[in-house]
Amino acid sequence: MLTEVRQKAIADYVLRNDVVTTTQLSQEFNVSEMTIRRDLKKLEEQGLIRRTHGGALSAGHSHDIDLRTRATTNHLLKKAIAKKAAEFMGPHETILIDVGSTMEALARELPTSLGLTIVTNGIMIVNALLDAVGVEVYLLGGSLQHVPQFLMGPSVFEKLQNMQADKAFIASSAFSFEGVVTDSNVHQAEIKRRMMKAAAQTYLVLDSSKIGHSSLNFVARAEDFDVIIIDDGVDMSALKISDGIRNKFVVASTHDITSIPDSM
Amino acid sequence: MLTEVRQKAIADYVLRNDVVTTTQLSQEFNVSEMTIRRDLKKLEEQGLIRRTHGGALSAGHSHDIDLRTRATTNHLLKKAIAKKAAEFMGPHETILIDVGSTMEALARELPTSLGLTIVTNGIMIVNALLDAVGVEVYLLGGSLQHVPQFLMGPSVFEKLQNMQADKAFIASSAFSFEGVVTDSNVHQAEIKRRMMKAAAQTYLVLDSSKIGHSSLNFVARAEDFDVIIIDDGVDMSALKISDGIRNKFVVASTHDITSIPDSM
DNA sequence: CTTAATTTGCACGTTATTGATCGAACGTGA
DNA sequence: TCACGTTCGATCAATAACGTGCAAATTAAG
Repeated sequence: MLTEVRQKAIADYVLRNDVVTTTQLSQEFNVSEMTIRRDLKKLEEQGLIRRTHGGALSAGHSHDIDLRTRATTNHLLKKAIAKKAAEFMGPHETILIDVGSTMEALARELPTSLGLTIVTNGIMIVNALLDAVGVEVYLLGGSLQHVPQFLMGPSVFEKLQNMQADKAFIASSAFSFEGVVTDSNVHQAEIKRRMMKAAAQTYLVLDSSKIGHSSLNFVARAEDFDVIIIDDGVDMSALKISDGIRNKFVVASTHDITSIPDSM
Repeated sequence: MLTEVRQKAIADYVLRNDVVTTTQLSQEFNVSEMTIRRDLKKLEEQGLIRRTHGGALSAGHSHDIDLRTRATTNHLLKKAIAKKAAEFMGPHETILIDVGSTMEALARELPTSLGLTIVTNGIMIVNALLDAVGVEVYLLGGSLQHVPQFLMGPSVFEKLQNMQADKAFIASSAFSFEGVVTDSNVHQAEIKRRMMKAAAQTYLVLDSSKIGHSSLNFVARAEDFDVIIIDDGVDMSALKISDGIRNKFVVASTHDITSIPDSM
């Protein structure tokens, strides 16, 4: 069998079987494992397969994308932003926290020694704080919405109306170049607005990937927030906003981040 | 099995089971616990899972269930009881569900085609129902209590007062030989009582290990319930109760359940 | 048929993965 | 709070897989 033909056949074989070992290929094509390795090396250079210790995987296999996409959704980026946001919290403050993955990261970064009281309508926020001793958590009850997961209903509004919090941390899933914050969910957009009303100070928290997008439901304008916390991937020159609003931006640095797990 | 494939398989396994122990994974994949730890470390760096002392949790559903209770208490027993309890639910009913591991099992066994509305103050219950399409969930909001995890406060009482549910499923952590239900938590004991008041029919759900124990806070007497659901490990002759109350007992069979070998 | 070029297989040093050990860290219950 | 049992992680040794160099085998060209 010609070399080139065999390599093509190996590529097909890997594609069909998704996962193969070097030994397996060696037996299948009656050549030494050394030859198989050389073949796999070539095929990998062509991008046809992906090598791994012990064998090879088909290049575009679903397993590759499947689980890994979730991991790469800026998990460390959100953590950096969350850490920066947590710095703004003072002792014994009552904090309103919005719904979203960045807010979940914020919940995990909360200082436990300040005696904070956290108020939220997000299930994920509460889950993140289940083990957080030293943090008082109040969950606004209501009907469970599944995507995204949060609680809504008149009792959420009532509670927020009768509440005076120190700070509200609002997540933004869409932030236009003109500085307009919108959200894809009409109910949570309304809850965000009420949270802002109920707090003395309002913080907008977002990562730079949200800039330049818009959703259906208006939440607020950039000038309605006291502080805007964002990562250092933001291109400030692209924003068509006044200098007064620019001064509200606080940039979280992502350079010194290591993948070392939590120290608590 | 290739290293990378195994790690992906572990990620999938964790995702499906929500909670796994290192020992469990070690046996499942026939590798040492040390290797499992190394795999889990990698997977955590990728953000695919969350590690805990003793094992790992799926990253998405971060319900921090105590690993030990899940691993040591007979989970399948609770499941059998839960399945029996679920049989009592009818179409479009509004159901109050109490807090506890058996109640969590009940939440996971709920029929999704009946159009049920579930009302609870338990975090674990909501977590169990996060993916339950077809089940309407209302969470009674309030302050988060950490052990056990539930929400309490005046708004819980208010909501229950203005509510008329079809059925209430109450968990019992202590059931004396005389048929007195008590609870270790004073707040949740009060919430149990109010749940019973708010429902047309009341169901007590417990496993036989709870019999013969008492806690500080009175909840109710056996005669206050319409139905008492228990597993077949109960020794009915040990109970000093009237025949009228005995007739309320419904025994869930665990006969066809293969029990998990306890590797302690 | 001869020779050069390429490919293959093998030996051997290098690297990766695994399992065992043991002190440290963690969580639990008294 | 303390002591106890369990789990964790750094380290080492063993095994398996890898890659380079070289010689043998095969193919292509003259």
